[in-house]
Amino acid sequence: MKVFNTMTGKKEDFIPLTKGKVGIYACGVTVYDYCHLGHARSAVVFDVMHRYLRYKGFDVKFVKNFTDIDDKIIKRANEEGAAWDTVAKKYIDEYYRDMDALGIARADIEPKATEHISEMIAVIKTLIEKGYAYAVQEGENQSVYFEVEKFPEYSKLSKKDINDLLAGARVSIDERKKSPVDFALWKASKEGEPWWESPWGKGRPGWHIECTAMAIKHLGETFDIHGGGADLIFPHHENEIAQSEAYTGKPFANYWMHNGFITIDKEKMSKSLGNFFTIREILDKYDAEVIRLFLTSSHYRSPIEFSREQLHDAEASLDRYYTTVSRIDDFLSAETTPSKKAVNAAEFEGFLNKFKDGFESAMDDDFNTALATGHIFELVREINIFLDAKPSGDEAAALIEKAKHVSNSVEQVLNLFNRTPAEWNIALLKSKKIALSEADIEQKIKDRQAARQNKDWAAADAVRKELDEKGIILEDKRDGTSWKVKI
RNA sequence: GGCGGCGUACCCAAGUGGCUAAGGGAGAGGUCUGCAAAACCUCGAUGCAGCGGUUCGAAUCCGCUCGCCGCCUCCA
Repeated sequence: MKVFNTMTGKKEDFIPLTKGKVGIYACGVTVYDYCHLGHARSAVVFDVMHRYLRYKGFDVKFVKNFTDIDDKIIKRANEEGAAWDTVAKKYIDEYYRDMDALGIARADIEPKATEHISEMIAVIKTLIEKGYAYAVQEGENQSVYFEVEKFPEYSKLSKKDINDLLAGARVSIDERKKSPVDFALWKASKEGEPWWESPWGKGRPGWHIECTAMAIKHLGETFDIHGGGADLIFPHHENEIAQSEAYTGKPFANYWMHNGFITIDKEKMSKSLGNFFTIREILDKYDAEVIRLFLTSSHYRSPIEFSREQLHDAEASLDRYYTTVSRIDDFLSAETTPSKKAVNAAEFEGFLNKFKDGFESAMDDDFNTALATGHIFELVREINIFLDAKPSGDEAAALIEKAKHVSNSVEQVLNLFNRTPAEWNIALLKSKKIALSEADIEQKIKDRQAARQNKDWAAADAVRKELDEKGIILEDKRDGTSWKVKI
């Protein structure tokens, strides 16, 4: 298995620290607002990684945190006139609502920063003792900063030149810090701000220290994979490395993995630019599975341009998949003539036998979900070709069962393609806001069937036209008429 | 300015040294059908931003040029 490591800038063989086990830490969200599509991407990417590693038989321990105390949460609390922890709790709940909809499995451990204050304080104390950090008086309390100069390997992840950082006008000058690049481990609390008791008086943790404390607590001083969005590379992950490695004297994570951005008009989707769509805004118009396929049909490191066309394409792809599943179901439930041999069985079986290898080698190559989904649609085509040849008999049925089985592995890893065609179409009814129930449609089909029996084609066509105008397509098959939502 | 990335058909998107450049969407023609729909078949980049170079061989490696983006400040 190969994974791209941001630290080396190369794809490397993935060798876990302990054979058969993988520890992953993914930076989660700061809970001060609804999640947008960018958060969804990161969540889906690491969800798929973690599912695939499990599928490969690794004993995976997946940790994903919540930053539940920070400046933005405090700011939002003041705006809403609520307590900071009420705000945090609210957006954690909203986070789960969105992520559950998107089929994101819970991580094994989902720690919150505020539940690890004592661990953070312990790390900070040691960093001061080791001479990597210093406390500065601020009113009655003290703040603690990490002294970047004391950690010579600083910027090894983001490959920045410290001098450039120092020279850059964007680094804010803060008189309290020895150097502008030093960053806060502990912030003295100001009037009206939440605080915890510490050796430096009342204060709260800086942003980066939580990940160090929580990753080390739950995964150990060195673990396998640390990930997050590419925008976390600097300064967040760089600072985590500095404080963690200064603290333990050991490498922090062996592989650093970062997902690319979602863009709109080629620009990064972000809160500050205001060009974002929240997950729930999109869920209002598109089914969650559509979003998931949209996100997995590009490689995780590439930028993805968001557009309605893209979502439509993903929707059409899914519909193609479920239409084929529907054909499979029809085939398996139909009467078969046991004597007849399957037509092109050998070729089809050969394809099925190779399928799993193809899928796995795609995923083994740095989680290439785009290629993996490509393989799925090749499978769809092969199934359709096989069914078009009108096979019958036990051998054919066994092959189709095998095809279903073979695609199960993929469904489980991508958490995609795992509904029934009926569930898919009912979901489409909802996302396309079609005001017809299943029963309404079935009734129309019955009416039309009666007309067809009488060869009253005009009446039959009128029913079809009526449904078509509402977005429902009818398909006449041998054993009856089925319906589907127009994409 | 520093560092990093990207540019593959009408759109999206795999492929990073060697069999016919995956897959999806859109399009054209055909088979099937009461008519449709779906599905399948055929067509569709002699070509991978441009120009040079390395190589028996390059979309893939190297150099230059053009265009676009990201990080350098909170950010998934």
